[in-house]
Amino acid sequence: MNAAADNLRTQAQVFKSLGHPARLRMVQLLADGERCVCDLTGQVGLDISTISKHLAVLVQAGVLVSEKRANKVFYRLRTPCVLKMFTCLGELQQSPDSTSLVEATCCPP
Amino acid sequence: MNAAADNLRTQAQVFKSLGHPARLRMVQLLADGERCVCDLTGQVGLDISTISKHLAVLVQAGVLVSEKRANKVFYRLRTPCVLKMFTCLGELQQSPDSTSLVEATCCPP
DNA sequence: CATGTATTTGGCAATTATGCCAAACAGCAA
DNA sequence: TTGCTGTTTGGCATAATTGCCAAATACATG
Repeated sequence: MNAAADNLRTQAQVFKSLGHPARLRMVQLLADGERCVCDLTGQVGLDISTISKHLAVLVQAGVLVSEKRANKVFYRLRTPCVLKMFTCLGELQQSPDSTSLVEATCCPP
Repeated sequence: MNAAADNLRTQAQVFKSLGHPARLRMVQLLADGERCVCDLTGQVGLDISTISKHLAVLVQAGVLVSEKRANKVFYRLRTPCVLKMFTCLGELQQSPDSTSLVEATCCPP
């Protein structure tokens, strides 16, 4: 019965994880391939500890996965599907107001 | 130069607006067509004033638009593109972990 | 073992979000 | 006008988020 509410919360968690400029930025940077925390820190401009916590949020949401190699931790997209969401987002922002519910041709393959 | 940061913030705002269970629920309800605030209140189970504020967040983010008719205010999706994001979300959550960056066949047309 | 590099964790202050109530506001009808 | 329905706004208490610092941890190397 709570399954529906749980599912809703899980879905919202993904959006929420992307709903912060720094986290969104990091995901976009990771679109090009994995990066270690120190690399991301240089490009995002926040304290390393803050970056680490943001990355943990994205892992928790299922957007990223991490892998430790030597003394570095590398983060990467868990699945490239998330990039499609960015495409959708761009289309949504570009899209004119619509009065009908006809599915527009947004987010093509 | 702040254009990039502004864009990032605007994009994050959309995700953030969807990153709350109640707001996500309302958007999903509105996928079937416009609803007035009182209808949504009954289905979400929060105080009307709270619903109203959540709806304002979604309008601010560009996800919804509102229209007043008689003494009721109807909300609807600004563009159906947002529904594609839900498809993407489902695919993302179903998608297995991937090690390569090859675009998987998620979010088909 | 001691040192250096890389990352995470704990904790704190400041900010923001959430949800309720009460009050204000808008529009319709008697 | 008055009353009624529907919505928004203001305000408040509580909770969550954000970002920094300092300390702890993990790992490789000298």
